[in-house]
Amino acid sequence: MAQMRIKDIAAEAGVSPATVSRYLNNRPGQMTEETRARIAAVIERTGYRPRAAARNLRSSRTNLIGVILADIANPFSSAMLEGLSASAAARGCSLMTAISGNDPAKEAESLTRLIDAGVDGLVVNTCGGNDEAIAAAAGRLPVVLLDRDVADGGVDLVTSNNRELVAGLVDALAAAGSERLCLLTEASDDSPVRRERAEAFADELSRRGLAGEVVTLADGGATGVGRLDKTIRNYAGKRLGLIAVNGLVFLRLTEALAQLGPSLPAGLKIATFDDYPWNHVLFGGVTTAAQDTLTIAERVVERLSERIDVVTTTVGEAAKLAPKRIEIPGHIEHRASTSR
Amino acid sequence: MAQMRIKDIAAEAGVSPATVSRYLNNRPGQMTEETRARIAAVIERTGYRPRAAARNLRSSRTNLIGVILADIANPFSSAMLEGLSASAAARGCSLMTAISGNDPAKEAESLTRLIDAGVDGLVVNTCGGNDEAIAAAAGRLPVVLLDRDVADGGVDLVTSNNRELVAGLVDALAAAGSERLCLLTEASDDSPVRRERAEAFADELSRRGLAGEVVTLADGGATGVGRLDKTIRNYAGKRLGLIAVNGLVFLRLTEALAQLGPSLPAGLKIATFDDYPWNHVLFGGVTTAAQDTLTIAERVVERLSERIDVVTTTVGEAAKLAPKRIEIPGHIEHRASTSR
DNA sequence: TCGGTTTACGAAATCGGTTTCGTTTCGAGT
DNA sequence: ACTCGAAACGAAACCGATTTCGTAAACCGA
Repeated sequence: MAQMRIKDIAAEAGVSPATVSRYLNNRPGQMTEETRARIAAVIERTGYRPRAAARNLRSSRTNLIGVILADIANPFSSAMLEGLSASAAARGCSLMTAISGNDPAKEAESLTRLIDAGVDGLVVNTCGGNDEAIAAAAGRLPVVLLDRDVADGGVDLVTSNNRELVAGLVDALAAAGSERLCLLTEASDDSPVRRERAEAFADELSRRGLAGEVVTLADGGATGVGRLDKTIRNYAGKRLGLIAVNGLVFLRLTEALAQLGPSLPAGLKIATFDDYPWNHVLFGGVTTAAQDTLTIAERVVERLSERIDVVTTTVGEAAKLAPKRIEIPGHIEHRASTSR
Repeated sequence: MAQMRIKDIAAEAGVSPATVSRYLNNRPGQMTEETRARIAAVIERTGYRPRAAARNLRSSRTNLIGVILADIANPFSSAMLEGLSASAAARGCSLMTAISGNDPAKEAESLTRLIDAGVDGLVVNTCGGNDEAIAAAAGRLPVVLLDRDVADGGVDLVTSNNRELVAGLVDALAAAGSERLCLLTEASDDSPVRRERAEAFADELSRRGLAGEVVTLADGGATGVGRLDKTIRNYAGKRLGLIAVNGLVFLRLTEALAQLGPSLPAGLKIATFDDYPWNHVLFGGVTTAAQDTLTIAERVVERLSERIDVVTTTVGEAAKLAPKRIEIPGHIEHRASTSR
């Protein structure tokens, strides 16, 4: 028999399709242990697999989670994808992924495409520029934001405790003897995450009475390096500590420093966000604020599942979950770049 | 109106559901320009979106492509995912992704989960150990292998021209004055790709009459580094050239060399596969065999589409496409690590 | 003007599950 | 023994599109 249908199984087991359906979804209406065994045997023997499309149609549930990522080249995104994949699989869900490449238009397109595909819920690592569309989507189906928030709030968000991580890096640099601190950012990056880290950085400085500033590198490689050189020269004579606001900025910092020599100039200490694999290697190891990607992913899926369950369980507009902000603590990897 | 169905649109436009369906799929049975416009207007006004589940059920086509990746931490995989995502979107398809993490059991599970979900076709970057299952899957639906082949062949494969890339790296090292060449590999990696590169390496050596060998690093970090040190000492006095068989091995090589100092020992030249972003930075730039991931992704989706079209078009077992091996040429990025 | 072929479209079957609702059976309580 | 409620299960409606098949109108050459 080429492709079996549920009614074939039912006939073979001498029961009705309804009963087989109940078996497949182990529903409250329990069945005799005997019929259960009979159905199980037939399914086992025939290798029957229910057609997902038919199931989806009637139950309007797909067990699919849509994921929109801004930048897959970022190891944070890859790690997240791996974590999401595992957490979703553990709940019997599959992932539909889309990648915006930091293009708002693509992000918007992905949003509608995934929704049209019928995903049960959506995980969005937004690149910005679609705040209204995302908020609207969150009104129609479960949505959990990843790492980056939208303007008007009102949508669940899972993120790292950026303020504490900033404090941790400042700690590390201060302990290494840095007298002046700079946070290096990119002009093109105006994300809430960057802003949060920059604010936290400023707060930390004033709290400790340290001198320093936020330095924004221009986008083009060369210009950025120039700006950086100037900054380093500005602080000549002082023990300077540098924090790269993310892994990309850190790479550019590395490129710039490479011109000065392969090891760090005397007295210069550096630290960075994002635990890329090469952080172990460059400069003999770079002190890093690492996010707990696995836990973040787990909590994202968990929260999304909660919303999905609410949607499919409750009838009307009742029992709407209040939006929630979940912060997952990361930790600081102390390495050679901030040793005394 | 909360959720519109096709019959609502039909009623509103004064036509039958069949006609609206024809409009949605712009089918051969053309319609009057006037009815077309009327339907378009109603859809535009109501913001109607057809339910995918219903469509899937009847047409048994989901416009979904399943992707199984072995190791998303590998930038090759991320780049591939981005490319696949773009190519699929261009054809109106979405991606369902699964990540095996190099675990054959997870890979097998992903295989059945994606097939059960009803994907139209499958892209598999296998971690090995499931050759029969994959071949069986390829008998039931379109499958295209990515980068790594299965044992018994018979399945489409898209890969890079590894032999020529190996030759290119050997060229670069030879031109930089290396007298002895080593290809560094990992013990745990027994993939066809590694084997192909190792064979090509041996062939190149004998073709040019160069001395050298394939060095297999043990898995544990420390041991591997020890093995590497020994190799380097073995060749002391000779101008040594090292090729890392992939980006991971290169990182470990970097770690080992970091103990000797931040720049390359005199006379030592290195090159690697996989164009990671830090290849621009480490050692002032590492000569790299870069794969054309975008083209690979494009061709994978293209080939998969061909198979999907054949499946949905032809009736019986007729018109089966013969399995095909597609090689996409990469290129060598010449950088400082192989300068004279 | 007339047979024949296309073109435009509608009625109804269909995809394969789930879900509702109703019926029968079984067991416990009195 | 009889009632009653719960448990086990079946019949049939249903989800919302696509697709087949049929028909009326339009077109067309002779």
